[in-house]
Amino acid sequence: MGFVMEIPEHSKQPRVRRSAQIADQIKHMIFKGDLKPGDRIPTEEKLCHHFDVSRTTLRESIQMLRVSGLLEVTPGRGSFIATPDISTLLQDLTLFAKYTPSASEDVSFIRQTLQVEIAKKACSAKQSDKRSLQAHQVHKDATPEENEASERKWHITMAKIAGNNITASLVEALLMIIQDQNINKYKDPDEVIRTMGIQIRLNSSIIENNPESASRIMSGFLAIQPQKSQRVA
Amino acid sequence: MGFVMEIPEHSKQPRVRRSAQIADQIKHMIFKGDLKPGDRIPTEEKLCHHFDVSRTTLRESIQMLRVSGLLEVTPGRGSFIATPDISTLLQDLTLFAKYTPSASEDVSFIRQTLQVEIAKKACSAKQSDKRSLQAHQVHKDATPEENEASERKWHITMAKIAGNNITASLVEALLMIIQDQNINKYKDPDEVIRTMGIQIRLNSSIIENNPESASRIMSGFLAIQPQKSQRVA
DNA sequence: AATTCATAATACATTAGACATATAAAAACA
DNA sequence: TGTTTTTATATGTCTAATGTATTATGAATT
Repeated sequence: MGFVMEIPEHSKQPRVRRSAQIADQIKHMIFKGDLKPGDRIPTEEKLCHHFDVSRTTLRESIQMLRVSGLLEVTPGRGSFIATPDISTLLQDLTLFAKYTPSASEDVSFIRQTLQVEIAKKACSAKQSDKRSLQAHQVHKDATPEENEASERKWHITMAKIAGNNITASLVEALLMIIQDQNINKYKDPDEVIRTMGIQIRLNSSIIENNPESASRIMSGFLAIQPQKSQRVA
Repeated sequence: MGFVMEIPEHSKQPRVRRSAQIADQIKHMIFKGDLKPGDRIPTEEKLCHHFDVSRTTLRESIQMLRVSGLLEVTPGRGSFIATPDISTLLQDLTLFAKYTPSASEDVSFIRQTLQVEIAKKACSAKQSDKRSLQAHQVHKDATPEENEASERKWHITMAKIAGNNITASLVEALLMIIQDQNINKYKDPDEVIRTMGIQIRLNSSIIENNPESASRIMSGFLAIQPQKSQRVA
């Protein structure tokens, strides 16, 4: 019957929305490096004209990039490429895990596995970097919240001096997820004492470049953390 | 319409956009479980009315939820809560890492660390699950792309039978990032042979419930992977 | 009665143009 | 000179319409 028949495409696949196309295009430009952090992208009006869409559609693209943390938009100023921040990229995952009870076990597994290796790797850091670990000690007279924050920063610092930024961000995200559990832990004064000792011993192991000891201490420390640990070490 | 004077607004802090507020509100409902996967949310028009915003604004909210993989929208049908898919939540991170050269080392570290533990953990899986590993063998007469896909599925399957979904998704994302390198690896026929042997030995170790052996083999397998090849010509 | 096909109803996709508000720079004022 | 007002620029939101995809409906055909 038909003679026009423009697109064969019997494909049932949903037609791609223009706004998503444009967002993807810009996203790739950012990640590829064509657009660098701090760069200002053209105004919405110019972009509409460039992509030949209405402002409404273009704005939907902009919002999409914004939630991904790729764009920073200020009324009156314009839109700027943001430094891709890994914790932002992980924030939905964080939210997901926080609300998914079954995730807690998974998160602890990943956390423990990574941090044991990180403790090992941190032994190869520069001495000056290693000493920065000592700035995040827990204290007997700090609040549970403060101690939780100290321990968290301690772990993150360790990951950073181990020389792996992405790992550090991942660990940071993981620790955010289990933050609440750890605050509870510090309501027990004995736990504070115990952690203090662990920190001192582990810092020493790292400074003395003893990866064996460092990983063993970290493993023991994290193993007794929350839930059912089947590790008897 | 409103004579409603909700906020005193002396606040100098960047005024929160309504679209972002709404997106956050819905997002939390999803994660909290008020809205379950498959549920259909009201039509755009009804939501505009409910939140008292224009369709333009509301649609920006919808787009935001959409990129996070939380909503599936089809013209003519409506918007549905999607099953939060972790790989979707990780996709921006994947893109970031793909375009960040320095990330390659980090990714390999995370990957290796996790997978060695996963190999160990997979030994405790059910026998029937363990056998599913054998479905993803590399072959001599497969293309490099096919072999790369097989190996990837093998790793992911191992992570799944180890019983940790989030870990499996994380591994999946990591493998996507280094996919290209691995395809190159399989252009060398010797590598195919070598991987074949590794897979058989590792599968056996898991089936025989020998975590020591399993982790040793995995560790050795991943350690010599590509990254910066010190080619000896 | 069962199938097919045109039509209507529903709902998202996109357009257009307007007004509101935030920011920064230029001009006016003291 | 320093402060205030105005203006230009750019994002935020609104209204109202048209375009297009999906599903349900009901009449015509077999």
